[in-house]
Amino acid sequence: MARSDRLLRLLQALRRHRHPVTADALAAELEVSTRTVYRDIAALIGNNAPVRGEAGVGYVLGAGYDLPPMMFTADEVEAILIGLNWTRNRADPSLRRATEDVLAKLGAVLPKELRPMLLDSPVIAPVVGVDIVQDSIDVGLLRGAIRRSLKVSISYRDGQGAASERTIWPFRLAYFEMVRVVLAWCELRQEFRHFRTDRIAHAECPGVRYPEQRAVLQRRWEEREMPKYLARAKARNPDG
Amino acid sequence: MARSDRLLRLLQALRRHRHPVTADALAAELEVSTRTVYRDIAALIGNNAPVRGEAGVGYVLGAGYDLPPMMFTADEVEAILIGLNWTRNRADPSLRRATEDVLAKLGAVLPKELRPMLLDSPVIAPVVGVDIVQDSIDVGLLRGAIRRSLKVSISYRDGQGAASERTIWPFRLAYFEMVRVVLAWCELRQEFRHFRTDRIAHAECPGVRYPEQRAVLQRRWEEREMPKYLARAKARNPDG
DNA sequence: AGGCTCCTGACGGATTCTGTCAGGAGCTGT
DNA sequence: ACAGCTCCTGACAGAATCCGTCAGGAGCCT
Repeated sequence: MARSDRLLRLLQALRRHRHPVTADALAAELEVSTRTVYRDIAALIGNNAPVRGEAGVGYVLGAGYDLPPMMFTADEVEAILIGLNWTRNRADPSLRRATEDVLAKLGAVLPKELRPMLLDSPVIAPVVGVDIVQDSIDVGLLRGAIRRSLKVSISYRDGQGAASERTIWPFRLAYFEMVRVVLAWCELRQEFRHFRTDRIAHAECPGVRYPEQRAVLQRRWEEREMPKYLARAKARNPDG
Repeated sequence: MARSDRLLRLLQALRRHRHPVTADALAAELEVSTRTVYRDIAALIGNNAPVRGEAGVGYVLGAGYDLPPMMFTADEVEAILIGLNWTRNRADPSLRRATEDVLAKLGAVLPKELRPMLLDSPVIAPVVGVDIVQDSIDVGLLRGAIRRSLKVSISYRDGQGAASERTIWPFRLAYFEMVRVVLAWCELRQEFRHFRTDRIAHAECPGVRYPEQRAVLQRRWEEREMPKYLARAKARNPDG
């Protein structure tokens, strides 16, 4: 019995038992020592399996490891398809793969009668005539930093061509038709700033968390900065 | 990279590609030799995965593997969020509700650690400065007709202001930054035509199915009409 | 026919795995 | 407080597995 098979069987065993199972019982079922069971459980947890072990009790598998079957209406599938299609054309490599993985997972989870929609999609979001600006950095790094509330050091070249080095606290990434923009608190200016990702020549994430909650920065930005953007947009385009 | 992890990644890679994938491509993606890919494929098959390999072609994953896909990754949730956000701002009422329902269903399924992303989303698709053209008809009716391959009668007013009544066979709805466009076969002209939804003054769907498969119309359109659009876009915008 | 591709076998070095032993710490019921 | 159960970790050494390389066979497509 290869280890990879055993891990699957272990997962099945945990799924089967709603009530806590002891490592001993699992060891007996899988015909290995308890030590190996602990190692295997550790491997599952390393794979983000939500298995909780409590001393004196045993193991229970929580929800949220695999994707349960999902029921969507046709409208909902269309909404997802349009969005993923649009996103895919503006995505960094890992986000692009993510769009494809979502489709694949949906295909595996949707009821059969909805599955054909994924193949000959009734809706699309085409890019004809749009010059989507390409990035030179890996935007995936920025997304990761935002998710984890990490500082990022960037080399930026603004609209006038002036270069600068800054450390920013990124809290949101805005996807526009042609460009992506990082919203961040700028340590250099001590102000909110935004940075077009295509003008970032270099980005580095040393893994330092910034001392503020992402949601707080987002809310503060919406209160203080957003109105300015809206006003400026209104001035450019009065009937918008 | 442990083997058990790799097997899951291999499975997901097979799910992602609906066209045949070669062992070489899989080896590149998983960063192992092709020999190992063959071994891993054999392992999957040993686990009853319906993966078919044909010489000269590649591998395809058949339907009906009982191992459910893994939960969405953070990247995948971001891809969905960006897309839904963009779609919501351009959606007819029922599609708009659909975007919200998808979010709710997603929230019900996501594990705790990913759920905050739905609230303080790290990504957005804003509409500042974009004048999204509103429709006077219910685009939901068009979407429904496309899904069911039904004829639609429309009153159209073209770019020059000339009005006309037509019956069309709609097969696809294209979402652009500002407008939506129905792609259809036009009974009046006996040609492929496209219609901006905001220029459709009235639309009616008597419930008559058109005598052609949607996928066939789509494919034919892609072969015959799509190149024209691309060429026209290229002429307008040479560096696109 | 030629080019891809799947597929299998063998081999050896590197890596991983596994059981045993020992011990720490938390939970539960008495 | 205590005993009993359980999760959990570390070390170690022999066993097993894994993996890349090489070689070759067979099927599919143009």
